Amino acid sequence: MNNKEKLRNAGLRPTKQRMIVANILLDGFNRHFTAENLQDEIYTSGNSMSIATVYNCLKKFKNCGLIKQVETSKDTAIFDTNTDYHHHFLNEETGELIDIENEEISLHKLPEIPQGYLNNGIEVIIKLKRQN
Amino acid sequence: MNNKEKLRNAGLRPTKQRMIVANILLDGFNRHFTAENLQDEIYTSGNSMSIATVYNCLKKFKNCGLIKQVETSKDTAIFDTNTDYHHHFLNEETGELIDIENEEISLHKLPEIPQGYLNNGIEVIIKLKRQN
DNA sequence: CAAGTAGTTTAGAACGGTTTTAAAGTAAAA
DNA sequence: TTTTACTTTAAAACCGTTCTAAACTACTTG
Repeated sequence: MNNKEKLRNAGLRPTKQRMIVANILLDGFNRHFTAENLQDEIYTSGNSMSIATVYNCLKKFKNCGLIKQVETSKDTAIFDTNTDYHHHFLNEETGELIDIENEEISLHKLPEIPQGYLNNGIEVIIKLKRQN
Repeated sequence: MNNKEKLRNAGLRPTKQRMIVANILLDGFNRHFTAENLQDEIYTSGNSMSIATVYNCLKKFKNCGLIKQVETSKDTAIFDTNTDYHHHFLNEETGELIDIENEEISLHKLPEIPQGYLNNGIEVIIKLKRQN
């Protein structure tokens, strides 16, 4: 399925700007990135886009599941093209994230979900500190 | 141990402002709160404090382990007076956090920590969605 | 206890990431 | 083709947080 179809399937109009973003993000390689990182890549690819559009686009992509946002308390939002269920190592000094595949971790016992709610995703973050 | 001693033990001068904060936060009841929440409580308690001092104080308290900061991608930093090892449910709609005690969850298999790094804490977040 | 000094508080300005605004532009529907 | 709904944009606004620099306070030393 090409990127235009992916956008349409997701219910998004394949505008010029969204296609530029899709061509960068949906290239089959997973990455963690900020809005600013993406805007830089857009420039590098010979295109340009206002930061408002970058944010709009990321919000839409996220809402329809084309990308994810990682739960970290960093001051900049970090997105992830890996939408499979997985977890992260977080280097707190640098902010760098490293994927932990689902098979590498297992939650043996889970708490009871509070009344009236559903489990809407579990995220495990293992914070890393440099040795010594 | 009284709050003055707690501050001294933590290596912090027990200033008037830090005592006001300690008296609110270290009352034996756990809570999740933002800087603004705390400033409101300070006013409610009949005191006042500049927002810069609230932030300075939270940073110091956090660095010496009197409180923790929760890993969430919300736009406002959320702090926790529960410094025991534990996890959280996160209601993504409201931002509300609910503690998950360590005994209620068990990580059975853990990934190998990358070369040169140490495990510096694991945080599990179970995102909640309202049923229906 | 007095004087010195190192650390703390403060108001207000600055900062940085993100969202809003409102007008111009574009994709899809009729 | 005209209309309609959606999208993009630059610029401003926003909002949580940090910085600045001056006033203040806790502690140390004599």
